[in-house]
Amino acid sequence: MENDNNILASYDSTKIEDQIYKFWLNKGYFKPKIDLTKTPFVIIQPPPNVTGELHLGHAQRASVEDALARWHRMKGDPTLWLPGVDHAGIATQVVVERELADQGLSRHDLGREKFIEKVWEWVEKSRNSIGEQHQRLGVSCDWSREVFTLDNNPSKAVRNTFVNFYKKGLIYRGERIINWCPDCSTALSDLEVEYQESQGKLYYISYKTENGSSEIIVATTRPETLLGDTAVAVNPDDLRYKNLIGMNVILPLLNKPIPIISDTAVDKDFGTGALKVTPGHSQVDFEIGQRHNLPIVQVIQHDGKMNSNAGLYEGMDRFDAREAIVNDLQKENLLTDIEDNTHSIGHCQRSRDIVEPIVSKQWFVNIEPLAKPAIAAVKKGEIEILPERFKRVYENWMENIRDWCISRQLWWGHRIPVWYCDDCENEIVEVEDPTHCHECNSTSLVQDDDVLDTWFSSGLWTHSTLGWPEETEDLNYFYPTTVMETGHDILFFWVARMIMMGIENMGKPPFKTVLLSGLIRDIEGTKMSKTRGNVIDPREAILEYGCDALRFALTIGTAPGNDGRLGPQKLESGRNFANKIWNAARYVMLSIKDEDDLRNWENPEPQTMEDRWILSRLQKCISDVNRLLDSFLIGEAEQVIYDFIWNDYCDWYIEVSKVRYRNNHLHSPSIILVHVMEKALRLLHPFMPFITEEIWSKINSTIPQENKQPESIMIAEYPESISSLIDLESEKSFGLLTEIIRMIRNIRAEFKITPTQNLALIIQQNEEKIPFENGLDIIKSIGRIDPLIIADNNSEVNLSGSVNSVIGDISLTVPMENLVDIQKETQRLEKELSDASNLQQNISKRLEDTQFLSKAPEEVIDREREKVADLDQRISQLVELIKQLVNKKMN
RNA sequence: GGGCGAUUAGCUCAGUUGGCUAGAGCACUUGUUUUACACACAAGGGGUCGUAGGUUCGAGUCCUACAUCGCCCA
Repeated sequence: MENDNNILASYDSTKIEDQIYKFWLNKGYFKPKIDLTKTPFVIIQPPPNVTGELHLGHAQRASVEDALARWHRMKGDPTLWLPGVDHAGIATQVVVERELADQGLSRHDLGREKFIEKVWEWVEKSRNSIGEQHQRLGVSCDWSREVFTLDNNPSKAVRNTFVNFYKKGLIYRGERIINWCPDCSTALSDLEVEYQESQGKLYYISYKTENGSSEIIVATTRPETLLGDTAVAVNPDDLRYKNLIGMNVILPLLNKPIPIISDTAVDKDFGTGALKVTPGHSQVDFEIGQRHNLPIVQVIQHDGKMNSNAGLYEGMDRFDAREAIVNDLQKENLLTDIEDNTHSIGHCQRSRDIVEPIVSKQWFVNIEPLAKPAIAAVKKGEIEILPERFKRVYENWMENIRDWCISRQLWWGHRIPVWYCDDCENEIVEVEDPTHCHECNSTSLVQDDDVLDTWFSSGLWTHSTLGWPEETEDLNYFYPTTVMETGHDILFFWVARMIMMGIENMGKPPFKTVLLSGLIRDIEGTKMSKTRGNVIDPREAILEYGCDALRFALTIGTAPGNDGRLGPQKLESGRNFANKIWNAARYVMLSIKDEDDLRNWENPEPQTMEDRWILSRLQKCISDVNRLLDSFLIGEAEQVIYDFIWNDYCDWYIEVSKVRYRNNHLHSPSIILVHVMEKALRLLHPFMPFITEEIWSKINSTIPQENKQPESIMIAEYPESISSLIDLESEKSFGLLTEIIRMIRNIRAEFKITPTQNLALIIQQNEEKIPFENGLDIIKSIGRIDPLIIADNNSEVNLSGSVNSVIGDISLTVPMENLVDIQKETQRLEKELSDASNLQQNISKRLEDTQFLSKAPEEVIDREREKVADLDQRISQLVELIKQLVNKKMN
């Protein structure tokens, strides 16, 4: 941003992030340009709840989505990342109701209209908050296209879909058994019920036969529902009860006769094998009831209390009623046993209240016709789900899918567009509010009270955000979208429904790839939750470590779909990396000399082995990163960049460049330093957008701009690997060089030689030429070697008290002035020799194996041959060294 | 009960169609103010890749069984 030459010694993220974000926003870089000749890259953001506060899940998803968006944008694809906000039906309603409660009011005191007004007031205040929090993460969303689920257009999309579905018979109203949350006092879909194992009791209750001759004992976990029993069922194969089928038993407490029926759904091995059937309050029983035309008796009402069908128990809470009924059964000697029993109980996802199955009139989506093409789209590979194992999870669920209850007894949300005529009971379903009944012309119409499940509107999100049902330019260009990135916990809730509704409305699946991310857990691996107090607030993490560090920590080394852990160490390591780059850049900028010719920095000619080496490594890094990103392996791509910058560039190239500056080398390393740094910054930009922008602009202000660089790194081109720069020979030579230096350092550490003390080094080699020209200077300087002697392989070198080593076909001797025991040194080398020959023999054996030779691929065989050749050279050098040492000893 | 997954260095995890003499970060040990960086540098220790079989020229990678843990669905 600023072209000051004051480069601080360490990176301070807080100083720059805000202003860089504003700069990007003002420049309009986040807005795609529609170009019909190009295929766009499109991500629709999973809309966070309007009630939401930024948490690590948001931050992680945003990091991944932003990385993909920035990468594609830099590759030149018209890139749309479209943000949104969800009205979050019940969550928002609860927030506002709580505020009202503080004033001693309920929503019913206000009435529907006034209450909705209140909610809107609250929403207007909060609507931008979650988006603004996302901006702190540096996300490159097109905010001009941000959509709220209750905005005009998405609302229109909801109405159109409802009406279309209704007319096609894909939506119907019916009396079914549904999940009811007494606390929220609304119906829920199957998905909104969470099952939890809990310790309960199994009650054994005697039902006497009508003729008094016999009894049948049923086992139940819910004795209070007995009042609604309309049959007792046994398995038809159960010999114990065979002759009782068809008889009546007397329902305890109520003393009314109910039949004994047989149904294969009854598990012979559970309890006594006899099941009390309560079609009004159990999903399984309801289905049995349907098959046998049993009456439905509801005994628990919407507030969780017993109703008038419960006789004496009317008005009691369902759990109090259980106690009372157990007592009364005991009194009548009808309770034969009570056992401990663990079973799973459904809880409301939101309120945690125990869900009550209740028969109720609700709106449903007839899901099977929608599911079929949605299954096919994934099976045929039109939609790819990553990680792949979720494909099976998806198919499994979709193939056993049940109708979706979409009506909610709430006020906040998309109201169901159905009107009932007061006079003729006609049902009118229309996009526009009707003014009169089409059957009887009455104007006395009442709209359905209920609103739709929030996920109904979310299911349309991939196209309603782009303008559907209008045929907009955006819709034509950006649909189908490219990637849907979201948590695997909402695969069914959201992803599956988007696929079904997208195909139905648009005729095409809504996206090509579903990328599912895991959960961010704390460092112990437990789920983060406010009540546990183990939450890391991303906003605090940004302040402390920097946004780039947070993004990096959240994504590096993670595989798609796997849960990740985040703790302070990981954040520190992200911050340290940022600081490392900062300082590398600082080194580069402070090293550039006036006389350096940087004119061709974008395409520099490598002058030395290490130049060719770093350029070659850079190409490898670039091609790996692009390949990994193509497969959505973001965490690994980051690892590759991290390793390149830290290990290759900083630890080696920069260190070697210091030698060249110090020696006033004929060729200044500046141009290569600049070139590689600039490419590395662009590679890293999608993951660490702020620091890369900051350094990039600083560097650009100090180097020649012949081809006029773009104003921002985020619109610069993403690097493409140049294969002609891959140079395996220099990689091998440089590898030798680093090994030699490591060996010298190793000796220093082992013998505790102060770094300032020079060591002598004698190099011997079979071939005449050392495979690098100025490598010797580098060894001398970095290894602090003086003198460095190149000796003929056959020449006699004084090995007394020296340390010896063989690297490739070079043998190295460091005279140690009798610090080293010849005997021990000989033994050490013999150990190395035996290791080498063992390995050599293993590989040779493999190379003699005709099976291996005929079946293994050519390149594997070549690699093995090369290994043997290298080992042979090493072995012969080791043998030679040992021979000389042994001679020495004998002398 | 059905399904999916995990088990690799002290900890957290990579390891893409089988070719590895198994990697990284953090932690650990030792040394270093060598002027880009101590948020650093250098050197080092540490793994029979959960167990047992099998397929294969070759298995951390594929198959089977078992053990432990986790998630989803009913």
